[in-house]
Amino acid sequence: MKSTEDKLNHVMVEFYEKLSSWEQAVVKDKGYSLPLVHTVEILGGHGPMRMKELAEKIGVTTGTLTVQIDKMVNLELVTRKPHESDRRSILVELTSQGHELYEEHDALHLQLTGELTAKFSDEERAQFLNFLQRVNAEF
Amino acid sequence: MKSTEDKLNHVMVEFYEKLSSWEQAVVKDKGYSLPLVHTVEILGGHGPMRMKELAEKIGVTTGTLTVQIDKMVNLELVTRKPHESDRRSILVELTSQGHELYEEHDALHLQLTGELTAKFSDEERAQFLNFLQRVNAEF
DNA sequence: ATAAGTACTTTGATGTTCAAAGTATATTGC
DNA sequence: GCAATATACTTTGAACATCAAAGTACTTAT
Repeated sequence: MKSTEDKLNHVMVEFYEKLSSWEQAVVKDKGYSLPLVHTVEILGGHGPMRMKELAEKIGVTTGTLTVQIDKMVNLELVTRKPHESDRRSILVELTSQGHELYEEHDALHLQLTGELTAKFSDEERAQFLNFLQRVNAEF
Repeated sequence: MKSTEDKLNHVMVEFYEKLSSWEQAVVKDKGYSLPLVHTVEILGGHGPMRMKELAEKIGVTTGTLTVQIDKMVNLELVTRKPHESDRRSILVELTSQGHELYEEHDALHLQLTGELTAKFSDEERAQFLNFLQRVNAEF
């Protein structure tokens, strides 16, 4: 007999994998690359960010990120602006177009969330939210 | 004021992103590529699978998967075996070495799960499990 | 001041991915 | 049962992503 922890582990992985597939399908559909949308998603959620920080969140080297951001600047999705107190650093910021893409993508996520928790009561939704908040806080 | 649905959406995305970073860090540490470990993870969780099915789960074309599986066959992590009823199809199956890698990786996940839910009561863990099962079922 | 450290970019090599065309098998409609 | 169509996988060549290492510019520590 498997423990609750074991089962919890596997449903978490399963959830991760399904979300991952979903994201991939949605992104391909829009004609953007996964790293590009991922970058938009992070910038939209966190606001302007330094290259270093952004690279860590995405999980690539800064070298890789530089070329990624170059492309996104050309597409007018982001701009680089100087960091006010550290002139080595650069802040990457969504343009209004970038923000639009973020909102559009976020709306799809919201729709998915609605579908996934359609059978939840309001109380259950609130509990689920609470659990996820606590889990995220531990990461 | 943001709705519960909105917040739920964002904590779900946050959870996904954190898990994604964690996975990336763990995998790089082991010297395997992300797609390789992802493949092992899926095969370990679901058992032997057809190329088509596996490609869909991972979110790549079958062409990409063929070369991925070629590599993994060379590393002796998986084998190809004929599908019993459809001779066009091929089943990809973990070798004992592949299964070992799966177990090893799964143990890391289990440890993470333990850490993330360390402050949960048994009842809360059970509820969380229930929620995730229901969410996964809707996907 | 000088040295060491940090943030970013550039570059060349390697690895990943795709789309399209190819082969083999299965299914459908006549 | 036979042709036509569909499906499962592989191969190939080109496009893209990624890294490590070296380079530039700035900052911090001694």
